[in-house]
Amino acid sequence: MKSKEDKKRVIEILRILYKNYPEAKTALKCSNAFELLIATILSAQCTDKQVNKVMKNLVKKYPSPYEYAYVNPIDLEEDIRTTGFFRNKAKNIIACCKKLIEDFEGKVPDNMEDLVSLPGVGRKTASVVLGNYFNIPSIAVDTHVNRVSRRLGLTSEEKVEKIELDLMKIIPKDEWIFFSNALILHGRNVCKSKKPDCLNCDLNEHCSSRDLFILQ
DNA sequence: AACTCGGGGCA
DNA sequence: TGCCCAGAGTT
Repeated sequence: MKSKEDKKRVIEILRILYKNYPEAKTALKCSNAFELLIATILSAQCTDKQVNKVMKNLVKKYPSPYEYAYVNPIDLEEDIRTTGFFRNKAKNIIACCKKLIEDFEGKVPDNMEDLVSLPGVGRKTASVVLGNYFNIPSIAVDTHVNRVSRRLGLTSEEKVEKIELDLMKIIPKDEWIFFSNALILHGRNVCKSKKPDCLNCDLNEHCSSRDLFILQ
């Protein structure tokens, strides 16, 4: 994946993604890093729609880590119930905020190592915060980015950290955030895990897995 | 590596 | 009504 042909293929893929998913250009809108961190923790296994719905109440009720740290877990569970996994998420958010207060002066850290040390925060969540708020280029590899990148032939790795490295080598740095966001949309709408819609996929000419799904 | 959490979306 | 899913923690 370093010949001129491959580079041209990546550029073409990016061009198509820009055309089809212009909304992926704009970073997530959150008024501060803390708000984005909470929203991203909540986003596990649910849609933006579900997250946005509960965030309206959360930003008013819990403007900082200090409000979460001493809330009755039952109350928080109720506030985030509709995002699913609400008991785990409530427990993690409370523990996360206590650690933010104790170890980070109540501020969201701006590096991967410290971010993933927070309860409920893995590499995917950390990458989103770094990329979308701190403007530190990063590629958030969720299940969609993972699956679609491998189908396209942009990586053959399986571990998230190795996939990140492969993608960072071949995707121009300025496009990392957009690339993650666009592949998530493409993975949900077209390149679905069970029945990918290859016939209607605008990337199929540049995809190494296309025949796999069309010939059956 | 497999298992668990869970309400919402969709056929 | 049943199946699947925009992660992370635990064993």
